[in-house]
Amino acid sequence: MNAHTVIVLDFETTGLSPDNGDRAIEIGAVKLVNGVITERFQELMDPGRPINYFIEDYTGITNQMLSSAAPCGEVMARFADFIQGHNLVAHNASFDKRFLDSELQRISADYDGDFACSLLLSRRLYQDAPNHKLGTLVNYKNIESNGSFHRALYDSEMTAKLWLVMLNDIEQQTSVSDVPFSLIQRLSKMPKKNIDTFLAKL
DNA sequence: TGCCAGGCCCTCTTTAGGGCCTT
Repeated sequence: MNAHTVIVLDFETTGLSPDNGDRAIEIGAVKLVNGVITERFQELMDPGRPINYFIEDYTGITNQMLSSAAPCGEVMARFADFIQGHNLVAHNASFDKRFLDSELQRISADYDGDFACSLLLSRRLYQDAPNHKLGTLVNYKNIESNGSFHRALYDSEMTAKLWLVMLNDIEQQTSVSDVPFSLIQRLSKMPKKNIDTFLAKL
């Protein structure tokens, strides 16, 4: 596991729950190496059945676009190779992890990274933010954006930028110069009220 | 046909309920 590399990923899906039969329709991801995006991954995938109007409207991904896409299994096999050996980051990671686990299980593939969640971290670092939706946090931290949210690659890039801002803010508050992934995971589970005290001791 | 999540986190809590996030 390369400690200085993470994959920031985002799924677009047919709905909220793979346990209810929902499938992935797009995966987007960026590879962050020492704080720089070095690779991108973006593919639509055909879930094998039509998506509803809400999803077409929400994502801008249409049934016509998916009709020419490769099946989920083909895309996810390529994605499994892309993430091999790296830790993973997503905004509300529990959501993306459920779909990653579900889609990879269907093709008997696996991955070896751990997840960290930018939503859980932001709730601790930015307790005064209006809310902790990805788009709100991007505005709150003055991250440059053209507003094209709800597509997988764009959201993964914005999550990556937010991630780097959060790492930088942690470094500014502490004497830590290269924030370990394990520290992020620990911070993300800590009671919110303890965060400032904890960071002050680092 | 009709149903429709799950984890986190707060509080008027723990024998529970509801808002926040993700599509």
